[in-house]
Amino acid sequence: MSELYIRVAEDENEEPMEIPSEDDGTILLSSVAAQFPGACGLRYRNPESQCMRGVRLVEGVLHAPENDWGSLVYVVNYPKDNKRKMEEIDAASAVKVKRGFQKTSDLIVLGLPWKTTEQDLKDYFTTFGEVIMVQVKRDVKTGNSKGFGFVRFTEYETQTKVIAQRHMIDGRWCDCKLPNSKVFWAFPDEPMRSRKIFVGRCTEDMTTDELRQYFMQYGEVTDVFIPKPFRAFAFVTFADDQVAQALCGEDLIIKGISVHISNAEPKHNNIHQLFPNFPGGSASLAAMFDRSQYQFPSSHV
DNA sequence: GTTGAGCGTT
Repeated sequence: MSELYIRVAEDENEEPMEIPSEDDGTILLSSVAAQFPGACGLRYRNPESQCMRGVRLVEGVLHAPENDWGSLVYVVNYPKDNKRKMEEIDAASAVKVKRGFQKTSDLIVLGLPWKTTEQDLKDYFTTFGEVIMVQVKRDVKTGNSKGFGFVRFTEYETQTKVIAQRHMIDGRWCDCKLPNSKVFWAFPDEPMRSRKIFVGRCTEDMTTDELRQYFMQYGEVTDVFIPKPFRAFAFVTFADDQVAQALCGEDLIIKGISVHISNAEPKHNNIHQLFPNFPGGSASLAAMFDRSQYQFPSSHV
């Protein structure tokens, strides 16, 4: 089948971007979210009624109205919670943005093939934006890659985009995340509630992509983890803790199966394991945690 | 079969 693209924009008057469809003519919500992080659906203006209409969304798959996408421009939907949250954050972050708060940080790149070099990393990540630094971590004695590395971009926008998607590097899927050493500091004045949910009663045929596509309808998904070998559960992390908390206790139907959602319990909560190199030593870190309202950042939990 | 990999010699 010939490749079909539909035109999608953040606003009716904005420059649209072309998003690829699947072989069956549907569009994956994840394809939309790859360009518009946080997207939870699409809408369009019905030419007859001039009203906005929602595009049918079933488990992360968007279906063409009347089985034909036509030449309309589709507009991205974002979760209501995100919008409200964005407005709240806007006021607070306007100051930070002016101060250059949205500075980039090193991102850890996990799952690299052993053969991948720093030049390979640079070549790959430059396709997203200007790269300031790449590293492949190696065993000091043997020089063998440890299978992970770091990258840093000039633009914060590039960083956001890179974190939001998976990366095929030299034939392996890799993830880019804020490194553990940075997560704690990334949200200095937000109390840390859990952004991560436990998904019980999963079946073996549920893939990380399918879970991501399914949960995207509730809010921006930043991580999906399925333990291997199969253990009938998974973890899904949202960008927004309110989205995660709202789902806890629910039974949801995924691929016809009822799964149960609950809070993710802490993996380890040994702060010395998490921050072994805390400036001033781990005793001062422990004291700080005792006094603090913070819980562990969800990517540690 | 309901609680998870891996995190940086500076």
